Parts: sequence; structure tokens; C-alpha cells
Amino acid sequence: MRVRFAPSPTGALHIGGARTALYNWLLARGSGGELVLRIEDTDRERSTPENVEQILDALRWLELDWDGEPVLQSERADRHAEAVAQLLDAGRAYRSAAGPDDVRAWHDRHGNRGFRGEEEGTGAVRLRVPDAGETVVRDVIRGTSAFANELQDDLVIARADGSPVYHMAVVVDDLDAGITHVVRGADHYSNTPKQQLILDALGEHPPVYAHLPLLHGPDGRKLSKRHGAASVQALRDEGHLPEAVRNYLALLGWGEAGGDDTFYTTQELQERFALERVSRSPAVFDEQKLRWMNGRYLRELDVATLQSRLEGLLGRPLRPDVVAISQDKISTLSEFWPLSHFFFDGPADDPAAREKVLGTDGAGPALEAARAALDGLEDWSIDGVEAALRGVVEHEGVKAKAVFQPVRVALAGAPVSPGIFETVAVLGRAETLRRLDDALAAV
RNA sequence: GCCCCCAUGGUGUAGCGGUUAGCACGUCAGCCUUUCACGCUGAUAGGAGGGGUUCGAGUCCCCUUGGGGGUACCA
Repeated sequence: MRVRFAPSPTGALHIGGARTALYNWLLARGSGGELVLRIEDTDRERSTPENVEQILDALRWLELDWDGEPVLQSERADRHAEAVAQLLDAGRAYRSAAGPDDVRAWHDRHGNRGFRGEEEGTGAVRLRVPDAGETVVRDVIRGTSAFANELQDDLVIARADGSPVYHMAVVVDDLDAGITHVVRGADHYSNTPKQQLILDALGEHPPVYAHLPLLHGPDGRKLSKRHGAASVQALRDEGHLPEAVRNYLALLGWGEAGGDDTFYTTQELQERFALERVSRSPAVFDEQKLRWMNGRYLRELDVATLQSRLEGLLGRPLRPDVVAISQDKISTLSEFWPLSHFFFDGPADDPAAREKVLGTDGAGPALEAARAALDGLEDWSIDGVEAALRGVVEHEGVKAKAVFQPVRVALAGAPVSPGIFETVAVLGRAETLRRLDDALAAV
């Protein structure tokens, strides 16, 4: 099995594209086949080196590798031209100056019958589509359906300047690369008969096709940039884990036979993924579920791994103890800093929180008592701190919250932080007392 | 307009002629509890509509409706 992923370099890698890449990768890696990467850049405007690099970057982040060097479609123009010439020589294509207006005029006269032009020896190259018969598309996911040839326009396969059009280019590239299975988005489905027509004119046979259902946004419309995190780049920036994204994406449009499972290791995915079981209907990308799943993966990580991933995202060194006590509280990497930055750069500046929590009558005494208890504490551990602070609560005869919240705000500057005992223990005696004193001075 | 495809709760899916329609996210309630989370327990809600076929239909067929894709000298 030889499959291919052929993104067009429009910038970021779209979620739908990422899923297509994943499925192709699963197919190749799960079967011992090969995955080749081709950049569909016949549209020169979009194919800047930066755009291409972004796509490759996104794939690397997802840990989806490919075999060999990525092929740039634009570099195969000679081969495309050769194939066009072959069709011209064989009389399976012709040059015609007819443009869009002429095609429209034809349809005004002939209804939905496909446009048929005349050999004019100049203009764009059009494929001669037979009037009889039908082109049958066999799709592993969607089954079989027939498209009447009579209804198909003689399509342009090369522009007047000789440059090949997309359909011509893909067909030739897939042929030359020996692609056996074409797995791509369903937006290519209706174009498949055209490509089969070209293949047929070339005297070749079509590969196995599989068209994946499109992804929609929460509003039911095709997923796009305005739906927020619609790209792999955005997911990475939000602090998702590639393994979680892969797991989530795999399940967006595919389900195991009789399976109630939700979590799959990449290994399991490779073993069990089957094209035949991919859904036919479009799916809605659900950020909430991805987030939930990401949290589950995050909590499974050992502290050292989590720390290095966080450092990678934040670009600064962290501390394992801080990472450890924050792990249960976050579901994406980017939630770490807002929660625990105060360990590194001092209490947050949140006047509203200070006012609300430290402005109450009991706050002063509570902080005093907590300070005294911690000052003399011998066992400076999470358990030791807990014993000391609970002692304060008991001694003061107040609710636990009446002591813990002021301490939290004094240390973190915010009403939210990791567990208070953990926070105190990790912050250390000197820093804790200093922050308590600062808060006391302001009360 | 024409061609093609799709249709199980709010979301992703399981089921493949006989089930109390399963699982997961979400939502709601409760528990846990020092905040926020996590976790646990329970609840909520579903086969678009209409015709067939059949003893029996999410499950097979047709129509309607709704949604999507294609229809470029775009990719």
C-alpha cells in the first residue's frame, strides 16, 4: 500500500487536513506501507516557502512522519506537460479557445448536457469526454456511484499557456508515485469522475479511492478560520498534546466495530484503524471534548515530561515541584502559567481579589495567626503545613475557608491557585512569610 | 439550475431486521472539598417527516424535507 498526503500550502494546517494526514499515516504505518508527502502548489501565489514550512512543521508536531523528501508539485511541470502532449497526440484532448462564457452559452442551449468544444489548434487544452457511458466511482467509504459522461463538460486540463490544471497534475503525480490508495476530503468526491476520465484517456486504471467526510464548525457550516482553533497551529498554541489531538482526530469520523472505547494509543490506532469503517456523514469539531481528552492525557504524564513540554511552550525554565502540584488543575499546557506564575514572578496584581478577600474583618487576624504558626513550623512539608494551618483554623474557631483564602490571596495574589498546603510547602518558608508580611502591611 | 453525497440525543459515535437503542463529551443535581479543577454517583436528552417491504424496521426500498460537496483556463 502506498498512500499520499497532498496538502495545499495555504498557510496553517487545517484540522480537516490534519485528520486526512493522520488517516493516511495510520494506513501507511499500520500496514507497513509507505506515505509520501506532496505539496499541491500549482497555485504559485500561495506556495511561499514559509507556507510550505508551516505545513511540514504542523505534521512534525503531530509526529506524523513521511517517507522520502516532500515533492513540490510545481517542480513537476515538465512531466505534466508531457502527459498533456501525450493526450493531444492521441486525440484524447484538443485545443480550444472556448472560455467560461462559451461553456455557459452552450448550457443555455443544451441544458445540462456537458460542453463539447471544437478542435481550434489554439487556446486551452480540453479533454475529450465521451458522450456515451458513465464513469463509475468506487469509494471504500461511500460505495459506488455512477456519473453519466454525457453530463460532464470537456474539462480543461491545461491552460492556454500550457500550465497544467489541478486535475491533470494530481492524476499524473499519483500515477508516477505509484499511489495505490487516494484518501482525501469529500470535497474532492465530485471531481473524482473527472480524474478517472483523465486516467482512462491516459490508458491507466484508477487507484482505490476513499473520501473522508468534511468537518464542520458548531454552526453546522464547513469548518474554517472563524471557528476559532481550526488549525493545528492554533491547537499547539493552546497547549494541546499531539497524542491527545491524534486520539481525538482519529475518533472524529471513525469508530471501531462495536467499540465503546475512547482512548487509543497510537499503536492501537495503527492496528485497528480501518478505512471501511470511516463515517459517511460530516462531523462537528468539538473543542470541549478535545480539551477534556487533552486533560486526561496531561494527567497521565510523569512530572519530568510535563515539565519539559511546559518549558517548550513557555520558553523558560520551571520547577518540578510547581509542575507537580499544578498538574491536576490544568487540561491544556497553556493553563499552567495563569495558575502558577506567582511562584516565579510574585503575587498577581488583582486588586479586586485582594479587596474581596483581604478586605474583610477576619482577614488580618487570620493572616497573623497563619504567619505565627508557619514561622515556628518545624516540619516544612505538605503534611506539616496542613497540620499547622488546620491548627490555626481550629484555634481561631472559624471555617477553614476563612483562613485558607486570605493566605491564598496573600501568596498568589489571586483567588485561584494549586492546593494551599502544597502552595505554601513549595513556596518555602522565607518567601511565604515575606508575602504574608506584605499582605499584612496592606490590610 | 444541474450532478453527486449525507441524515441515531446539543456533539462524536455503537448497532447492521426482534435491544430497556450502548459508550463518550456536554448539560443538570449530589458527593468530595481550602479556591479552581480533578475524581466519584445519579439524572437529562436521540434514529427529520411520509409512504412502502416484513409477523416485526434507526436498521431494506421510495418520496419529501434538511444539510453538504461539485459544477473555474482555483486547488
